[in-house]
Amino acid sequence: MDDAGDGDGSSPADSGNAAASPGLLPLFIRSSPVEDLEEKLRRVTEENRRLTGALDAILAGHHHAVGAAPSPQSATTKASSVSTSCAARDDATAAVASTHPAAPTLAAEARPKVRTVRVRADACDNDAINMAEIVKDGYQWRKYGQKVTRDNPYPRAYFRCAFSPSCPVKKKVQRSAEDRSILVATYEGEHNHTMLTQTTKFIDNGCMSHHVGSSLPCSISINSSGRTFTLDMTNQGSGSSIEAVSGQLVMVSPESRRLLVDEVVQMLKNDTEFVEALTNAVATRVEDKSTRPDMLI
DNA sequence: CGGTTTTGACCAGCGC
DNA sequence: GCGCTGGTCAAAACCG
Repeated sequence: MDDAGDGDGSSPADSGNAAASPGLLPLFIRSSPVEDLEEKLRRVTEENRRLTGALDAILAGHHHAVGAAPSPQSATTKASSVSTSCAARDDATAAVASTHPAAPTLAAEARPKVRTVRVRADACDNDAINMAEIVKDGYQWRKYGQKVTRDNPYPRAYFRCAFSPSCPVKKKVQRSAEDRSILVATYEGEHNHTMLTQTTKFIDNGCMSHHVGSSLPCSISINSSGRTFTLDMTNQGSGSSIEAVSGQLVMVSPESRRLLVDEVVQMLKNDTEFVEALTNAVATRVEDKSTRPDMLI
């Protein structure tokens, strides 16, 4: 609660851009001791500068990272294509903060079974189960531990894949120390089973992924030929957020949101497999309704 | 009542 | 060898 204020007045759109924009700092100066604030500002500024450099390096090799996606769930989370390269460290925060200060080339190629995903989430949502739900990836997870780590005041939650006892995949979820509205999820290992779960239907045709899950009813992510779009139209907060990763992070005036929506719609229209899947789904619904007139579409 | 989550305890790895 | 830290275990609590 020491950083009260980040999250109350700021929009969801601008709260998560600290990693991309040096000028956007999640600090709101109030009547605290000036030295503390200056020190905090200095730290965050330095952190932002590092992250900006790291982001440039990552984006320079972005296509390599996309081509070498280590596990099937590459799309649910926002900005996943930005952060999947952070593979060298088991500490999620360290993975973000130390995004290859010495190695601009992607360490993910060396350890492809570990990847990190950053997800923007409601900063007020603190409990670990919701954290796991927010970092929705098509699998079900069972929490087996929680720990407060040294360099992050927020607890880290440990999850195992609950789909199969033999599945070796583990997942760690922790809020970013720099921006509490960012959840950092670290995946280790690869699933040895299919992705379908009870709560999520996941269509993955290799370049596009669409989630129609109960907990994330209007979430769609598209990763097509190196571009990533995320529509997150869950009803958290006051409005929808749309994020695009296309060589750089772009955010997010209402006009640009509209443009992005148009672009995403166009992409969906042009994707024959999506159209086919949608058509089949509608046909199935219509068929069901014809046999069960009481059923809502 | 069975499955899941919580949380303190324990263990292993690493740096000094 | 010792202390610190991250990761895991397992008993208790919780929940549907």
